[in-house]
Amino acid sequence: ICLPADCTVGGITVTLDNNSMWNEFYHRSTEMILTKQGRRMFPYCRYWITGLDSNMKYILVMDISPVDNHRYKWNGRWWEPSGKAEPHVLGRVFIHPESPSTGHYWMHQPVSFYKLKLTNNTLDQEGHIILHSMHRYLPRLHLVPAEKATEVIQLNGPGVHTFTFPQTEFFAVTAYQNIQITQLKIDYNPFAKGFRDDGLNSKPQRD
Amino acid sequence: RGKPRRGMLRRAVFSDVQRKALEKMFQKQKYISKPDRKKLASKLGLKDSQVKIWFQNRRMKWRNSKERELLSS
DNA sequence: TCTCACACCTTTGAAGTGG
DNA sequence: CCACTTCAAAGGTGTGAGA
Repeated sequence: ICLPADCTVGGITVTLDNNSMWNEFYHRSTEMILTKQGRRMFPYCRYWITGLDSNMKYILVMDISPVDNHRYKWNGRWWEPSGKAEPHVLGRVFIHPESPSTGHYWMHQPVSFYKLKLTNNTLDQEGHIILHSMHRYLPRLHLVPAEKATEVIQLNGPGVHTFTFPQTEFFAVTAYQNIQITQLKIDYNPFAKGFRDDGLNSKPQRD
Repeated sequence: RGKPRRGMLRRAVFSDVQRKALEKMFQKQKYISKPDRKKLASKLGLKDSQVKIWFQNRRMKWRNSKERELLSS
């Protein structure tokens, strides 16, 4: 019971590299922490790309878009709608630090967005992606041909391809709601190893 | 974000400006000549032995990441 | 609900040693 | 020069208190 790891648009195929982990979180409703100074996502998005023009240069951009127009609350068992959503803060994106690079470069290795950070600080100066707590979001990947990129990158411009994966959907929170999610994070995130009380953990996996 | 912090530490931490200049030079040439090394060192306020070691370590990092690329193809 | 200081980890990378 | 090691600094975890 896994959602497909592939997404094809206009001859370009993007594969969610760590699909199984995303699915494991997704089945329990993924939560991502927001902090004032910015928090990384875990799991983070790692893609494998094929079908690019090897010689052309691309800019890889990620943003996070609202799934719907609701605010949510955790009732102890599941997430349920609870009122209307705050207006989404537009214009915050994460440009992959290796951009721009050739199609050959992007296709030669998986592309990781582990440095992307989320914040709930609407006055953030660090350029992190601004989200609202207790709202539902979906990460998006945009492939922008570098030659067509202007000073302000147009994500809906010509030649731009956008990819999404339903299993990467998450609820933004300020503190974890579902204990199962907390446990998954502790089990898989190497930075949280200090909280693994089971000395012989059966999931020594990597991000 | 980077400061030229200095103290009595066993391990120096180079500033962002220093690292960027070293990185820029590395992109141009994986091996640095002795006169170039001395020039770059004084420009960045580093001992030229530090620049030498940096290039040495940087080449190692470059090789190890380059070898991973070969596995995929 | 949210924020902040911890304690506890990892990753990073300059410097050390030997070949 | 390379290979490998050494070992603190830098920085990412969830916690649990107190707003």
